[in-house]
Amino acid sequence: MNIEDLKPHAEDATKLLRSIAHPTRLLVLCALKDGPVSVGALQDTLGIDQVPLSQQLMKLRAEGIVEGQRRGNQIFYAIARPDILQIMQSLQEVVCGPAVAAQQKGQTHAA
Amino acid sequence: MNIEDLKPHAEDATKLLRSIAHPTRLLVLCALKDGPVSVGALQDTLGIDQVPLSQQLMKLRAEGIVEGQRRGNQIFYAIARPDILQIMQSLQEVVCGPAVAAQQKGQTHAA
DNA sequence: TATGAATATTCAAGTTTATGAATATAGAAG
DNA sequence: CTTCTATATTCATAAACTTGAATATTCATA
Repeated sequence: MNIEDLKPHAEDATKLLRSIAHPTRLLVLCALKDGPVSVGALQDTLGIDQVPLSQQLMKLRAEGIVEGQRRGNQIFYAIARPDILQIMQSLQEVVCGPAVAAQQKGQTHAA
Repeated sequence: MNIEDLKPHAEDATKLLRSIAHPTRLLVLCALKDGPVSVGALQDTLGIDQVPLSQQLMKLRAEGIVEGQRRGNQIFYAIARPDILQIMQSLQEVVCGPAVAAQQKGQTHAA
């Protein structure tokens, strides 16, 4: 992490952070981490109504974070930039605590 | 990274992301990563005018991300939540590319 | 081609966030 | 107590983001 390296990318980094900085969008990304999921399934899993969910999906798509693929009647969304999962992981460790994050990785060294 | 774990923290996570999602704020955090720095030094290092810099410092302080300590005439700012450096690191790897990030760690395995 | 299920889009508030200009405050030094 | 340096604050405007309501589109199937 170096200032001179970051300087030319500060705008991009800001844009990226803002593109995911929304409760619904974070949850969507989390839900997509293991592969494509249909809008309907996201609706059920996250408990979010169709319209607001679709609105956030549109933003994620507009930023190139996710992409949708039609399969018959449904549209399956998938993460288009796997590298952002790294940010999600760090974020979860910060907000959910190291315990939960470590548990996710299978390192349940009980304290 | 699990939906059920993240759900109750989605609002907090969003707030955290937004609190750092600004070019100046990102650069400030990067500049503080190795210890306290005075406002004047930040001004010089980042090439940002005093007023806008102070405005962003105020926001970071209001969110509890940094804290300032007076030493005589100057105020030295430091990171109050070291855990966010992890997010910064991930972010840098994403926006600056793995090459730069690895180089930072000393793993210059030329491709 | 009509119908139903799944998903997307538009629009209009309302709210937050960013930016620049002007200025205020706090402490050091004389 | 005045002056200088360092830093903070206020304010107004502009821009971006969020949300809900209403509705449109797309495809499958009959």
